[in-house]
This record gives sequence, structure tokens and C-alpha cells, in this order.
Amino acid sequence: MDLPPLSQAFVLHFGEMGSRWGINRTVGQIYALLFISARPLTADEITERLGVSRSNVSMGLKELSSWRLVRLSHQPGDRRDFYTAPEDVWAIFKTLAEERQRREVDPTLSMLRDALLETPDSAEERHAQARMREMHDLIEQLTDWFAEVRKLSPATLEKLMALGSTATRLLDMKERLLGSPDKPATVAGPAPEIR
Amino acid sequence: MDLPPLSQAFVLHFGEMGSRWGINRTVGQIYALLFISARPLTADEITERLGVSRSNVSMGLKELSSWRLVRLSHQPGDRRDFYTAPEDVWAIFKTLAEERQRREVDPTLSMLRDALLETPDSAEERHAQARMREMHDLIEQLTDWFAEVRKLSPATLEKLMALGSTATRLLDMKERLLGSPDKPATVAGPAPEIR
DNA sequence: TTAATATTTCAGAAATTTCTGAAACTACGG
DNA sequence: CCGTAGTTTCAGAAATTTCTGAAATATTAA
Repeated sequence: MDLPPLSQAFVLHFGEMGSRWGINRTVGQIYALLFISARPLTADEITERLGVSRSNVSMGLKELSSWRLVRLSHQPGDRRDFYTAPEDVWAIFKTLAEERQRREVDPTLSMLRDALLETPDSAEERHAQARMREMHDLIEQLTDWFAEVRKLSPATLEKLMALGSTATRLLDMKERLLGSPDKPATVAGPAPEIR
Repeated sequence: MDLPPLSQAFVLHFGEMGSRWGINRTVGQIYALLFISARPLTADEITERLGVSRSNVSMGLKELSSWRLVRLSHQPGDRRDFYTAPEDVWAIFKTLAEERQRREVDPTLSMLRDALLETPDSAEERHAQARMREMHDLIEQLTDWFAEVRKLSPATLEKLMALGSTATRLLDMKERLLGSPDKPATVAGPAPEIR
């Protein structure tokens, strides 16, 4: 591997972590390299800097494309493919979240939905199905919520997160304001206590 | 494998998905089995129902313990170990989130922090470090936020999620109420527009 | 202590995943 | 149509992970 020290540490780390993230070492390294690169790279450049085989890089780039984590570009008068990682780290995060949702969560949700349509044929199976319903409902709720959150603009999202623990207080506020329409809403006075 | 149809489908699915989740088939199956079981199971029962080796089950249970996803219990007059998956699906989700944070995110955050302390020795490295900073800041922000969210009670959390897209409106509300302390806060009138 | 039962460890077998080099394919210029 | 540059595919080699059976290690009861 032929890289300056900082870059090398980053690339190697992503290679190592790859396995915990369900991607292989080379894929992790390719992504890391593209992420910190100041300009688009060709597959051959990647091959050379990482010291792996050309075909391995080709397969890795294909994998990254399927995750929508790399973009293809071209330069005038050059027919090689140039690859880049998207600039915006928020966009990257959203993409990652969406793909993981699609690959890791959706299939399970679908299996659970099917299971809940069946009629259990014993007490054991009835209990099993009840547990599946609990799991299904939780996953569905989380899924919907994440979908909502992903729709927000980065700016809004940042503000929302900045609220942090204030969220609870806001909730109380919301309940006061909208929760009981008969009682007139009041805001003055000390902040509501945190539950 | 010796299981009624619904249970079998569930267990097999978790076995399959295991690989996408960074756990192996047996571990996935053991967890699935415990999750839907109406009562604690011994390692031998698990062995028999899944049709895998006893040692494999032992190792799987060890793995699940390290994830804090199974609990050990005992029955009077019986010295075998009985295993259960926690009841509360919310608690399970939190545990999972914490462990993934610890295993998948924390090491990266720590590597990035180290990298940001170094002095880049070229323009390339300077750019690489700038990218690392972007990544670091995003991960740290998300991490902090998730930590806050995990502290909330399931009930509060559900309410918060139920808000969904109302979040933006809530934000506006917060800005009106707390954002400009000079202007007196007003709440009456039509709801603020969604940006 | 010994016997009986329960559980874990671990070396190697089996299965799976990753990686490579060679061949096949694609697209363009002459 | 041929030659060249770029890219992808794919069979099998290499590496890694998973799984098993046998042996080792507890733990309690007699």
C-alpha cells in the first residue's frame, strides 16, 4: 500500500472495520480512499495505491455502486471511468441508512407480516406469534419514524438534534398547547418539569 | 430442525439474516428461538430443536451474552442453565443500539480523533484530514443524539416518534418560545407554517 | 473422594467468503 | 474491420469463518 501516513491509517482502519459492517476489507479500503481523495480516481489508481488486484477493485466498485456510495464521472478526452465519494457527509449517512433499511430491515418486516396472517395451531405457536407481533410493531414504528427523519433537510435535522434532551420538555409543551383543546393554552411561567 | 411451522419460518429467517447483521447463522437461530419461546430453554433443548451441535450452541450463547441479548436463569432443584431473551422489545432495541455503537462506531470515532491531532505533511494529507474532520463531527453529533434518545423512557420515546413530521413544527414552536427572549412569546393564532 | 451431570474449550473439518489472474467483453479510433 | 485501451466476469486458489466431536473443565451429590 502506497499512501501517506494519515491517509494510510484511515484506509487501513476502514478495511478492518469493514467486516463488522458487513462489507469486505477491500470494499472498505476503496471507500475510505475515495472519501479522503481530493479528486476523482480511476480504478487503476485505486489498484496501485491499495496494492490489490485490478479485478478485486472492479468488484469492490460494483459493490459500492450498489450501495450508492460512489459516483462515476468522466474527464474530457479520457475514456477511463473516474470514481468519487459524494461530498456531503449527511447525504452519505442518509444513503447508508436507507440501504441498510432496505437490506437488513425490510425483509424481516415482510416475513413478520406474512407470519402474522397465519393461524397458529397450538398454544406455543400462539405465543410465538404474539412475540412476532411485538417485534413487528416496534420495527414498523422505528421504520416510519426514520423515514420521516430522513426527509428533513440537514439544517433542520441538525437543529432537531441540537435539542437533544430538550425534546422531552418540548413534548410537554406540545401536550399543553395541543393536547387538551378545551383548556386554554398557557405558556408563561416556569418551564414544565422534565418527567 | 424440529419446530412448528410459524416458529420454524421465524427461526430460519433469522438464521439467514444473521450474515447481513454480522452474526452467524446459529447465533441468529438461537436468538430467534429464545425470543419466541414461552419459557426459558436449556442449551440441550436448543441443540435438539435446532439440530446443531451442542458446542455450537454453547459458543452461540456466549456470543449472545456478550451482546447482552440473553439472560441466564435457574430453576429450583435443577442445576442446568436456562436461557431467555428479554421480554421488552424496546429494551432489546436499546441494547442492540448500544452494542452496535460500542463495536461499530466508537473505534472509528477514536481513530478519527487521533488522526485529527496529527499535523498533515502535504496538501493531499491536509485535504484528507479535513474530510476526516467532517466525518468525525457528523458521527459525534449523531452519537450524542442517539445517547440522549436512548435515555428516554419507552413511553416518552413513543410519543416523540408519534410526532413524526410534526417535528419541524415543534422546532418552530421552540424558536418562538425560547429563540428570541426579548420578544414576548405568543402562542394563540394559527399554527406556524411548515418550512 | 468419586461419580454423575452440565458446560466450555479447542483442534481440525467443512463451509463460506474473498481475492486473483486469465479470458471475455465493450467501445472507440483509425 | 482490426487494434487498442478500459472494464468486467469467472473459475479456482487462498483466506477466513463456522461448526463439530472429543477432551478438558467445572459443579454438585453421594
